Order: sequence, then C-alpha cells, then structure tokens
Amino acid sequence: MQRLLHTFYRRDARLVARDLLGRILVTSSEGIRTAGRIVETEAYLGEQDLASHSRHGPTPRNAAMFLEGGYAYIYFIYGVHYCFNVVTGEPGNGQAVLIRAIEPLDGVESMLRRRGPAAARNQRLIADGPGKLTVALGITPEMNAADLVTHPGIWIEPGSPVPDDQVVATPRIGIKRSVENLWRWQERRG
DNA sequence: CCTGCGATATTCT
DNA sequence: GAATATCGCAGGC
Repeated sequence: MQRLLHTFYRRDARLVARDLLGRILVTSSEGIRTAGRIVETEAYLGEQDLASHSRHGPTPRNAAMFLEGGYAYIYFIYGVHYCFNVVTGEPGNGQAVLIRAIEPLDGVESMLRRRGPAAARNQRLIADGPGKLTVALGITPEMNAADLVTHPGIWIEPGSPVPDDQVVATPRIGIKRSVENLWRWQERRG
C-alpha cells in the first residue's frame, strides 16, 4: 500500500489541490477498506484569503489548519455536516485543500449503508459533495489532525494524476468573499 | 426539471 | 444578531 508523502503536501495549497485530482482517498475501519477517486477540490490559503477559515488566525475549530502539510483538518459546518480537508504548506501557514467530491472505487456496499436511502436510489449521489463523502467514507471528527502519512485509518494513495487538458478551474462554491479566485479544480466529466 | 427551507455549531460583529 | 467551505426533502411546473 503506497501513500503520498509529506513532500507532496508541504507545498502551496493551490498546487496540492490541482495535483490531488485523480488520487485515491482511503479509509479503513474494522478491516473494511472504502476508497474513492478525488475528482473535485478547493484550495484555501491563510490570512490573505478572506474565504478561508484561517483568515482570523487560530481558533479551537481551525487549529489543525495551522499544522504542517499532510495532516487532516475536519470541520463541522452549518451545525450539521463534517467536511474533510488536507492541510498543506509549512507549519503556521493555515492552508488546506477541501475535498469536495470522489468517485467510489472500493467498499461501495459500505458507503451505501452509511449514506442511506437517498444514495441507494441514485448511486451518483454517494459522495458528490463534501458533506456526503465524509459520511460515505466513515470520516469522523476523531480523525481531525490525523497524520495522513502514518494514520492507520485514513490516507491518500498516488492513483493516477489527471493531465492538464482534463482539468477545469472555476470559482469556489458557497463563498461570498474572494470569488474572483479560480481555486476550485475538477476533472472534466465524461 | 426547479426553488425554498430547516437543521443549528462556530465564529465574528 | 448574523453569516457560514451543506444537504435532503417537499412542493411546483
């Protein structure tokens, strides 16, 4: 089992976000592997990025964002959903990449069980949003600040990088500040 | 197909 | 008090 290493993550969040397309996000619990191909990401920078959780400095919620690249940052949003991010850059930068969508690869039965009836009716809905993929993969707040290079339950495998002509960059979703930045990356659907 | 709404933690104003 | 890196459901066309 191969993993992306700290050198991959210790770069600008925009580069990491672009390069995470086509990689495999994996979780393992009780011997069951669930995995999906990353097809949509967003980069969030530090203080200069007015859409980033880190723009006002560390708080109890965003503390993991200020670790070094390669750790997980999992936050609770709208009082309802958990979202999974990969911390990037150097310690103290406050950068991260939000994983917005995956295509299920392994453990689809487990994902359907976790996601419930809506996903069972239409399997394209299993993990096509940031709050959905955390449920599908069994990602919990206990995994916040997990080291993705060494943690036994969550990691990212190299997969196959997506070539430039298959990648589109657009504005980030659900934000009102810094909308001019095209820091959302998707694999072209086909 | 679309639009509106409730859920309600965390943080800032 | 208001905004927010969301989602599923109800209801209308």
